[in-house]
Amino acid sequence: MKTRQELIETYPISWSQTKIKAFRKALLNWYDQMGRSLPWRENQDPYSIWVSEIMLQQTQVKTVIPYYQRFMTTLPNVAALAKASEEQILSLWQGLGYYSRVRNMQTAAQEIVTNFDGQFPQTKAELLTLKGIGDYTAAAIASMAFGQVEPALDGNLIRIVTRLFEIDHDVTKAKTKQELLGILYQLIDPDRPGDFNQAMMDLGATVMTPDNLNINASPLKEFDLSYQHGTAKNYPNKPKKKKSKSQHFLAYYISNEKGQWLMRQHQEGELLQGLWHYPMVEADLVIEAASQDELSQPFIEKYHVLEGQADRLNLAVRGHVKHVFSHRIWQVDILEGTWPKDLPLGDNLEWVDLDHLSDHPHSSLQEKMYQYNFDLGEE
DNA sequence: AAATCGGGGTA
DNA sequence: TACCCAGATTT
Repeated sequence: MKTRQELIETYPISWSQTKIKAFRKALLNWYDQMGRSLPWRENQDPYSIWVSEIMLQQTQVKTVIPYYQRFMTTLPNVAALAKASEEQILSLWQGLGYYSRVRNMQTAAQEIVTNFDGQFPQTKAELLTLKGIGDYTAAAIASMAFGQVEPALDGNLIRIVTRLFEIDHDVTKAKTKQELLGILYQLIDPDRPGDFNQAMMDLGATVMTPDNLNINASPLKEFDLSYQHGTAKNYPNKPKKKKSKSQHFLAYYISNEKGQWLMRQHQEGELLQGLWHYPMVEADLVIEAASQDELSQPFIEKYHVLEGQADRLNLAVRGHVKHVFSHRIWQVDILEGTWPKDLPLGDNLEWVDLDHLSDHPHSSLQEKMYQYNFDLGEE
């Protein structure tokens, strides 16, 4: 990673100091009038900013706000987060996705307590040592909470800068990000670095959007080559994503006479680690390993809970749910069955009822599978 | 450098 | 559908 000075020398821009100052003024004047009012902007507390930045990774502002409010009320400071239970932090994150974010955040909270005496580190370099804080988030916290002159290069800034200078390099490449960072070190306002970053993000989110809807309202029009040439839609240059693979799963909705249902906690190495779902298994294993009337055989092998008892579950297909991840698609058949009273449970399996649902955080996929049952039940 | 990791909102 | 969203970590 090159230093700030090396980046500036490697990627100099042709603008005069006068033009650069005019750019900063146009941007910050717009921000002072049109900037969004958001919960985490009520103060400059680094913890508040940190929590919001982690939640906002690959997640839209509108989605984050209610999660942020609840998280800050429940775990209002670093010490509280460091001490919280796994169930609690996952429950606070339930439905938000990318669950390693909150696990990493708790690890970082513990690092702050032990390595930094409970005080938030103030430089980008120190922030980068914390788990879950990468180049963007380190710069965001350093600038917004501590006034450090560090550009926070997120998707908004990538889009704006590539348009301003008509940079057509592939923005998924590390070298292109270095180039954009070098340019931004020259543009960023040293007197208001945090506001500069947030102004750029607000502008990207509301005016200079991917679909380019309100480009005429941009305060940066006169600085924007893509606007002057009508080429904004070409930026940023990003290769197309590969199609995600579809996988077929079976989920087992199994109840007992107490009105409880069976759930299994996903283990390390599995998707949705730590979260609770109906026990699930890939249907391929079923096809390979069992005949048509022994659908539960792979379930037996995988979880060792039903050995020799497959025919006692009275399994029947109840419904189907589709769930889309960023990198794969799950088609899930739900099989319903009942549990023999004398059969013990295997590892990672528990009986759960409504009173204990909050102790068993689950994904949106599981939420859909619940909903499917409720919908059917009302018919 | 490329793959992994959620989920929701749009066109 | 396909793309985007205040990305970071692992392979």
